Amino acid sequence: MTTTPDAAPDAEILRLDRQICFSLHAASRAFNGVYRAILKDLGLTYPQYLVMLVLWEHGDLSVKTIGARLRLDSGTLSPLLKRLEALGFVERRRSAEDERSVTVHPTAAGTALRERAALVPRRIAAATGLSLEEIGDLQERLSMLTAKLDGADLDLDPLGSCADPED
Amino acid sequence: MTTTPDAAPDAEILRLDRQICFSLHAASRAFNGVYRAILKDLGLTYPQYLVMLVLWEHGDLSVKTIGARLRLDSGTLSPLLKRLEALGFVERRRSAEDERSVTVHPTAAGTALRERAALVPRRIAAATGLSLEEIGDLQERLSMLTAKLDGADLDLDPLGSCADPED
DNA sequence: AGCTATTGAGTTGTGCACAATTTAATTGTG
DNA sequence: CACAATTAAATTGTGCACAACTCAATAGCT
Repeated sequence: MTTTPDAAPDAEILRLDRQICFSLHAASRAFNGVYRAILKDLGLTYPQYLVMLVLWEHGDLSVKTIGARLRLDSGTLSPLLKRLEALGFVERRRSAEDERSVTVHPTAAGTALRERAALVPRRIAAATGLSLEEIGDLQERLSMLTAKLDGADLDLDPLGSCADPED
Repeated sequence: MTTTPDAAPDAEILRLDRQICFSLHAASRAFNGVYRAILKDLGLTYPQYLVMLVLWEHGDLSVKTIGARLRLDSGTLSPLLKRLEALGFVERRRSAEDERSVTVHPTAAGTALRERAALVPRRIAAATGLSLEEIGDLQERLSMLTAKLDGADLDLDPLGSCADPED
């Protein structure tokens, strides 16, 4: 009841957007919640677990490299890594060659954690009720979507050129 | 190289988990980023937009009802609604019948915002490069997944019964 | 009526995300 | 060599998510 002659009415489109927004938001939080519950045993949060995963996979890494892999900036990583250090799972050391860089490496406790973490994926799979294939499929879709979103030039349409095309 | 004889080795499973974790996390953040950029024009954050969407759709709602619809608790909503009120988009008023309840209703400015918000979904669709159908499909998958995750009894397996089935 | 239990918002504290800024180290260039 | 530009972390400030708790109002029960 706003304008819009032939196309879907605004109210309809906004309703759809609400569904999409909400689904994404809710799914993200639901996953976070499941990981939180499962990771509580390990004493890790979800982002901390992500950091440990890349460290287990690649060994010592600089803050910059971790950030590049997880697409997290220092504003997020610096305090997170301090907490991981306080928990005794990693150590941070200024690099000798380049004093700007900080190298993060897992401690013995951090490495030991990997054994227990091996159980996490199975529990996640059980919680989702999805097969590994289905999970892989979802993951692929999400990756493609993320790539598009990250690459999207939002300046295409600064709310002006696209403004009221039907008005 | 940890244990695991016939099944996928732990390292492999953890690598897969890293991919899934990361994809979800990254997708969620990428979407958030796109919405953030688009909503900046309206002066809203992504969760604030979600709240306005349900208010536009249903009119005045109690904090409790908004929370039920968006699955957000008062710890998140109370400060968020205060900010929306400070922005002049909603008003909060203690209900007369039940003094515990607070009713939130859009102001004139909040209602006016709806017109401008009508452009948001199209811009999102453009950024994703997906058709409305594809978006709908993704949304449906995510909703089902969320339902499963929210309903999942994580106590099934408190990291003990499932522990080292192959060890 | 009187008392307990429950309910709806709000508050507090922790952690993450992100923008913007700061600091120190390094690189590049004249 | 000196100086400007760049780079890597860290810091600051805002907002969201969630757990745990408080507080006042209501509902339910005897």
